[in-house]
Amino acid sequence: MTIAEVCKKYDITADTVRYYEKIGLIPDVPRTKSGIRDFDETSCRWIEFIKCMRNAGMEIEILLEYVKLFKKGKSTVQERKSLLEEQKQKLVEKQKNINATIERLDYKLELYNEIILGKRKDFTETI
Amino acid sequence: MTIAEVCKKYDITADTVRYYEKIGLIPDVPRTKSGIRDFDETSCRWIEFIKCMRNAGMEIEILLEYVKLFKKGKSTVQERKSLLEEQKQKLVEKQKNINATIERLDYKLELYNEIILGKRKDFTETI
DNA sequence: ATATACCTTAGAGTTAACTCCAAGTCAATA
DNA sequence: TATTGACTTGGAGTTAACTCTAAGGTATAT
Repeated sequence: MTIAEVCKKYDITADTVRYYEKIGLIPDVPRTKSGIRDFDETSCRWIEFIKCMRNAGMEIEILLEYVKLFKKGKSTVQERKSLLEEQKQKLVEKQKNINATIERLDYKLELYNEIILGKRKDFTETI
Repeated sequence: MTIAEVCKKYDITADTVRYYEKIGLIPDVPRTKSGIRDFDETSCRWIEFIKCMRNAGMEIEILLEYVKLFKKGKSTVQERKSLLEEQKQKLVEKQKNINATIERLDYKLELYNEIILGKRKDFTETI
């Protein structure tokens, strides 16, 4: 699979994929004799995984640590579990923030709506 | 209220508060005769609002737009509503990504757990 | 009065995560 | 065989959002 195909499949730019490989986020990407990347299933799985985690806001530094541990093999299972647990906890926090903010926006939007509909003509706006 | 008190109250650094004021995110912060900031309730409400939105990942550029509209008064209510609706939609997308990633991490953590507990001794790890 | 702790500014520096550029290689087609 | 288009690299540039620094003003306790 060429870089262009991977980029299309995972909706990511070639620059980003090359950057990820350069820093070590996508291990062992196969190459043709002439040096062109030829992504196999494992590379694709890495890209998909990285993309998912990055979409949720996980830091590259953390993902690098995970990849490093993964490459070391079974002896690092416990460490990887701890790492992922910690990251999950961070996502749960983020989830709470976002949920709260969405609720707050819903409340504000309802107020704005009432103002627009002409109810609350008296209403003094608050931030 | 001094900047130090505000920082403590909202768990934010003084540098960040000054930066927010400088770029126009916190309008009309009162000052003492000698030029020292003396935050009133309205300033505090702005800080709390900005902090909440930033925590959820809303961009400063967008918040600046909102503040600008707010200062223009009632004529901008419809525009502000649209802006907040759009931002809410972005947060809902983010929420979905995070929820999906948390679920994925839960699944991986369960697998890791089974490996650690000695079940799945045969198991070949996948990314 | 002086030391200390806190406040002020403009502007430079930092960090994460890309994103772009130039210069060159390679494969397929007219 | 020449052109076209996709690929390669190292390294520079960009962007958002702070974060820090230097140089100085202010308020209060001793």
